Amino acid sequence: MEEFAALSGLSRPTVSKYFNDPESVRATTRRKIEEALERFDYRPNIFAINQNRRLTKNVGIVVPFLADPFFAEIARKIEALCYEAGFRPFIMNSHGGREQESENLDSLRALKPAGVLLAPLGRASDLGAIERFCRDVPTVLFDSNLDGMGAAFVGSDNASFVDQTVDYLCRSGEPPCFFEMRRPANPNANKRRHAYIAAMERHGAAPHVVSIEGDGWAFEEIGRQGAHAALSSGDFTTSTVLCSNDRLAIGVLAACYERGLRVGRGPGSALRVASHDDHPFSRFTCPALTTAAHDYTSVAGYAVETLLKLIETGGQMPTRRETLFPANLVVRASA
Amino acid sequence: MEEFAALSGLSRPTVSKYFNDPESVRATTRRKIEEALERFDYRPNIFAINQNRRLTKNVGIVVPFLADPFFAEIARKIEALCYEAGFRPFIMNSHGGREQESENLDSLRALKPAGVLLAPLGRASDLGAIERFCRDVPTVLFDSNLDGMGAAFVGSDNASFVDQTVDYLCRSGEPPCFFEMRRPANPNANKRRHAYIAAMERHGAAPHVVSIEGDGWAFEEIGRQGAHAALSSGDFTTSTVLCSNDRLAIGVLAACYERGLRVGRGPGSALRVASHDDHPFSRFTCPALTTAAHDYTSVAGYAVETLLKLIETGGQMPTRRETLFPANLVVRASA
DNA sequence: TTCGTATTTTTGCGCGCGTAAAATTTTTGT
DNA sequence: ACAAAAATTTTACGCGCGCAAAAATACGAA
Repeated sequence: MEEFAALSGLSRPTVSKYFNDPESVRATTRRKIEEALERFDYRPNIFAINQNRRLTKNVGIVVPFLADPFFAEIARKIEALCYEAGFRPFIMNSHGGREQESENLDSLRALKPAGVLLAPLGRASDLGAIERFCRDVPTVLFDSNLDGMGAAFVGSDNASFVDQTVDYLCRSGEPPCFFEMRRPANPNANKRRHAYIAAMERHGAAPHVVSIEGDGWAFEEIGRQGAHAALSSGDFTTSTVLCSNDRLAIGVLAACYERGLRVGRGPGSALRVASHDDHPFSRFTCPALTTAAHDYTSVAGYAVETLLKLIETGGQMPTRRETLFPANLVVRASA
Repeated sequence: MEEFAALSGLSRPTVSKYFNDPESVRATTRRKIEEALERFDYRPNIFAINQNRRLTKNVGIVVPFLADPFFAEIARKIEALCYEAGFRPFIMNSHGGREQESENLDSLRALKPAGVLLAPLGRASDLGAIERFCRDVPTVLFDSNLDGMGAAFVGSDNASFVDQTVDYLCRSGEPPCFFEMRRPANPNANKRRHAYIAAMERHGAAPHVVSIEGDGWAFEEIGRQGAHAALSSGDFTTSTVLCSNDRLAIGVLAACYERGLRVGRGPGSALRVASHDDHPFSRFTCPALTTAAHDYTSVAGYAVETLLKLIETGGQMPTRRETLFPANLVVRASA
């Protein structure tokens, strides 16, 4: 940078100032730099920058399971927004594991990020580790909330998801039973169950929850086996099944197909199946899945917006705000 | 580090040496450091390390489209292997775009990585940019090959995929026609088409390729629309369709379902559909997809192994080697 | 024109570490 | 037990830059 500054006829700190904010130097100075820049194509050393900056331009994005297209999709959107805002996003994948999540937080700490967007594992998270992290680093939680952690939470309104699917299913046929994992990894699942029970009572219908066994993140397989078990033992007390999430529903559809059960709302169909999330593949299941869609764009947008505001105010938020976006019902052929 | 060295009764460079390789200091010295380490939990500053090291421990992993579960899966495996080898993997996503891919390479260059594992976009890649990059940074290509670029290529043997599916389909029923995009993004697609034609000729059957329109990475939707078009116009001249890849096949299955066509090999089925890749979701399609599976583990393992060897030898390879792993046929219900 | 203020540029310093060469200690051979 | 060789530790220096304070310059009003 010393050389380059000399070549552009300025001192090094002036050039440094330019790279931190091109608007912060006089127009004539900027022109000098930009001319020299074209001729010598110099680029500042990232490591030296980050070592010396009080706050880096790094932003961490932590998702629980990147192989899940839902997280791949939202991570992609968030990444793009951070990039546009002039930050350097680092996507980290917890692989569904507690140790990996804690390790990710450690690695992030070393990157001295200006802020972090964290979608925690949920039940499997090391709450103590996350709380300590949030105390040190400005953090916005998204997707799943942990009580009081982080400076803010941005996510989807689980009640809105379930209300819309239950309303639709009740209006168009038999009230649904609810299909879920007995020990859901994600806190959203519990909220959805509660919302289901409340919604059914509002409709004057008797709620019925089918809880299946299974741990880990292989939801499709868990759903498939759970559906086989439920169908064999007659646990589905109605002809309408509302799944906690789309990945379970994909498993249910596979099980129904394997048993020759026709799914859909037409005549000749044995079962209606609906779900929540609008997983990127739910358009292509057979039949296509009726589901409640996340407002991906709003969640990603507001999460990033909140983090940027948090960074500007020096990592302090007057009060922890939880922002929830409602779902959009997507009616397809399955229910 | 100065302080910490004093606390452990040593000089700073000795401690530095320890962190670069704990084996490189005397046992007594190491014990001193490790005792102090427990009491004060000091950690070296990554930025300062990387700034001064001749070669960093960073490794870049570039994939064309991370929202595709196939790439999510293989990136995950590669990431884990790099991590175990003591490197710091950085996953970068080209989002299916030429500019993003070039930008990723630029960002990587700035990280001064010891090596890079690159799965290029293929047809959309900026070949000049990639070649320049490979000259500067030790690079191993994987998944899709670019002529002569990088120090080595590790991928799957497309001929093996197609040979096995074609053999199986011919043996068990009518020889297949081949369903693909007219302008595939990925060079593997072309190899698969050629392998299909050769395999059909070996079987004494007439090859028939159905090429559909569509650009981008929304393969399921492209496959769905293409299948509708082909079914309407009678382009499928046989009752057996071999898709170039699973994501197209998922679209074909959706189209068949929408038209009430039963897919499978049993009586009463109108169409057999098979494919290649063993996409993580192909187990859960309706019917489950018969496909040829990548040897994910071998490809990921050998790619990392090759890169580590390349790094050890200072980025030079006597000769560019291309290593291909054969497929495993996975027979499910669709064909 | 001149002075005062606001903006811009420069001076001087230090960040936290890697590394080559020098100094020291330990090991080996006799 | 002593010198030479090998292994280890220390000295000394620099990496490439951000940042605070000082100096210089630009701009507007009297």
